[in-house]
Amino acid sequence: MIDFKLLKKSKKSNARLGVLKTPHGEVKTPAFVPVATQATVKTLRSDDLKETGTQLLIANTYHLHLKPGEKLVKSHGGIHKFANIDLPVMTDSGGFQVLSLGFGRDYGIGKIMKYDSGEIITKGSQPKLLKITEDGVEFTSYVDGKKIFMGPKESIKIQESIGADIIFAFDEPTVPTATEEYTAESVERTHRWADACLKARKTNQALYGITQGGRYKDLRIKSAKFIASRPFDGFGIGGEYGSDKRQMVKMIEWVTKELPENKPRHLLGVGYLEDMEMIVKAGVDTFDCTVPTHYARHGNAFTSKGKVDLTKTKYLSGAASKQPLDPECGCFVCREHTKGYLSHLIRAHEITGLELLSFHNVYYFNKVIEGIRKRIKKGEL
RNA sequence: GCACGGGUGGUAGAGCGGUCAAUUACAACAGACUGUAAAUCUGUCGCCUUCGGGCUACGAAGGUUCGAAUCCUUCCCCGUGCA
Repeated sequence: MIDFKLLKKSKKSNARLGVLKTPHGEVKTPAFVPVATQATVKTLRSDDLKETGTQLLIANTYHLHLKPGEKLVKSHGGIHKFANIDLPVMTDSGGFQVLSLGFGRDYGIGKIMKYDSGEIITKGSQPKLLKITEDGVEFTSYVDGKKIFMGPKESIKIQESIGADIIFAFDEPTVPTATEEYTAESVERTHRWADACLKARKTNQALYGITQGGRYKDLRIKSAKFIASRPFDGFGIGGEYGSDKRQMVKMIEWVTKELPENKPRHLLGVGYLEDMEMIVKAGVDTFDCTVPTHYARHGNAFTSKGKVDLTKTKYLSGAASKQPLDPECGCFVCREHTKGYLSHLIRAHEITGLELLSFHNVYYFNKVIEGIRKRIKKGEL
């Protein structure tokens, strides 16, 4: 079980300061949540995580179900023991894979539309590799092509075996090209799945319900009201946000306004550095994002002077190359290594480079959110 | 000296009469990435271009042919073997 204490509500915005107590420790909110899909934050060791200031992780039900299978995780005593992680952990339900392996994969789109391809997902459409039905989703495994069925009951059962502190209801996040009709039908199904998840759960793990509704205001509010009316321990905000980021913040606010104040809200899969302040001001307590680790493995570092692409030759030599990646950063990478060395490692495809950049980026994201917490405390935000 | 084998774009290395400015890989350059099928993906990669095309190119010089990176001759290099 979890316990959420609201310490302060901003007078300037919807920002909140809180503490989320879990069986594996406390989380000061707002908090950034690094993504540990396969029971690891890619390239980082479990003892690195605390050093980066990480307070909470999110792993993935679908991927752990495929590899190594929840039975194995359970036989090791659950995800904390299996991965030797002494931090609170969430598991995403596998709902995101309905998007990422479904229409997202078919049309190369995510939750924010970059350009209008002209493709529209209409009522009754199905993705190529999976089939969405009333009871759940039939996935085609990318490992061996086998059919894998996952619905609310299956997802909850798997998440109970994995044993995270916080689990999520199984949902269908819609894509920005979905019509209002498609989205409306999908939202209703996600609501039925939410109830099925509540009914299926047997453990005292915290269960978060997920609100959907896409970019349609009526649907967002309807979904938030529905999910808020159910006895969830917290709430996830998921799905797509159209094509405009300023609009995204409004959409999040439509939802947070409907959610009970005394329970935590988690924004699923949103958290570019430049998004953080906005989403916190919209009333979000925790949010996860793959960007710091993902970009790190592609050679990009986030610093107080902006994003640095270490694959560029200009960082390899010259006076600046002898400087730390970010002189204002206190992480061990910035204390002990130069930008030139990091650039060399990245350009030489040395795995150590990916590890060092991942460490720095996660540390940096955690520092930024820590700064945001301080500003809420001081009443500045 | 003789006998083989070979010299192709930044590199390695395909191609062995037309569909070749030349497969592919690497390097280089540019871009993408938001609940991770992601140490990934996309594009550019001889020069010029009004993006139709034009020009110069496969060691060098000649030649055969309607047409040559591809065939022939000579020369220059490199490798291996034998003197």
